[in-house]
Amino acid sequence: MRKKLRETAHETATMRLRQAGLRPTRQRNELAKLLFRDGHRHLTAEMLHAEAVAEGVKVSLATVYNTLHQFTQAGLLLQVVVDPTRSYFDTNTADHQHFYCEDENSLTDIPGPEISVADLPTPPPGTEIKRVDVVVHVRRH
Amino acid sequence: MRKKLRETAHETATMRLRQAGLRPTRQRNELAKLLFRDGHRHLTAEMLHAEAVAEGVKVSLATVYNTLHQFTQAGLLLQVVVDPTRSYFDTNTADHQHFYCEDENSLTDIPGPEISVADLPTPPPGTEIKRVDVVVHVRRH
DNA sequence: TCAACAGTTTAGAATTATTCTAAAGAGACT
DNA sequence: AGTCTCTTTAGAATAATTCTAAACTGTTGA
Repeated sequence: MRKKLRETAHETATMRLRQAGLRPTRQRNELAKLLFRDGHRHLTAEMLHAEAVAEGVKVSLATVYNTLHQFTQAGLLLQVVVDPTRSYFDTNTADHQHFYCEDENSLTDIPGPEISVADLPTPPPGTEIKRVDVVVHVRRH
Repeated sequence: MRKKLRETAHETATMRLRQAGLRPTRQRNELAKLLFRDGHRHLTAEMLHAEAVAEGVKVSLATVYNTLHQFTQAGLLLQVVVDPTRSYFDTNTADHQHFYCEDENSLTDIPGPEISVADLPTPPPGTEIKRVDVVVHVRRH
C-alpha cells in the first residue's frame, strides 16, 4: 500500500538529515522539503524564509540562516557567490556552472554539458584545489 | 631634465583619470597612485582606506567607496566577487582568473597562461555574455 | 514512560559592510 | 574673481547577516 506523498517527502527529508548527521527537527525537515521538492533551485535566506512563511511553516529567519549553513557544511547545498550583497544557495551540488545576470539578479544553472576547463593551474604552495567556480556573466541586450 | 618620480606618478594618475572622464581631484589622484603604484593588487575599500590613512592621505571611507566604484565603471578596476562578506577590487583589468583561499582570505591572480574555457555556452535568450569569471578555490593542506 | 541532557530554535539586539544625505569644498570655465 | 557643477565628507541610515541568552525539543537510557 502506497503512502501519501506528503509522508514520503517527509521521510525522505528526515533520512537526508540523518545521513548528514543533523538532528531531524521540525524546522529542518520543513526547510529540506521546500528546498528539495522540485528540481534545482537558487535561493537566498530571505527567499526561503518568505517561502516558508507563505506556506505556513513557522520558522525564524535566524534558523533559516543556520540551516542553510549547516546544509552547506553537510554537502547538501552549495553556496554560490555572485552578488556582493547577497548569498545564494544552490540545491544542485554536482559540479556545474552558472549564468548570472546582474540586470535582473538572476542565477541559473548552465544547462547541458559543462564548460570544459582545461589545464588546471598548479595551486599556490601549501594548498590544494577544492573546486573551480565558473560564472558566466550575461547582460540583457 | 628628469622629473622627480613623485611628479611623474602624479601626472600619470592625472592622465589616467582624465582619460577615464573623471575629474582629477586630490583624493582620486592619491588613491590612483596607491592603487596602481606597484604590480597588480586585490583590495577592499577598508584596506585601501587604511593604506591611504597610513600614508597620510586625507580621504574619507565614503570617498574610497565612491572612487572604487567610479574606477570600476571606468574600466580602471575589476570588482571580484569571491567573499560573501567583502568586495575586492583588482587593478588587473585584463582577462584573467583567480585563486581564492578561504582559510586565509587571500585572493591572487592565476599566473601564466590563463585557464582555457572551451565551448562557451549559449546565453539565455535576450542576453549576451559579458565576461566569464573563473575562481579556483583552494584550501591549505 | 519519562527524566535529563545536549542540541536547536527564537526574538531581538548587535555587528558589518556599504550606501545615503545634505552641507561644505574645490575644479573648471568664463 | 565668480559662478556653476561636480566632489568630498561626517555621520546617519540601511541591509544582510550573526550573536545572545533564554525557551524548547529530540534523543537516550533508566
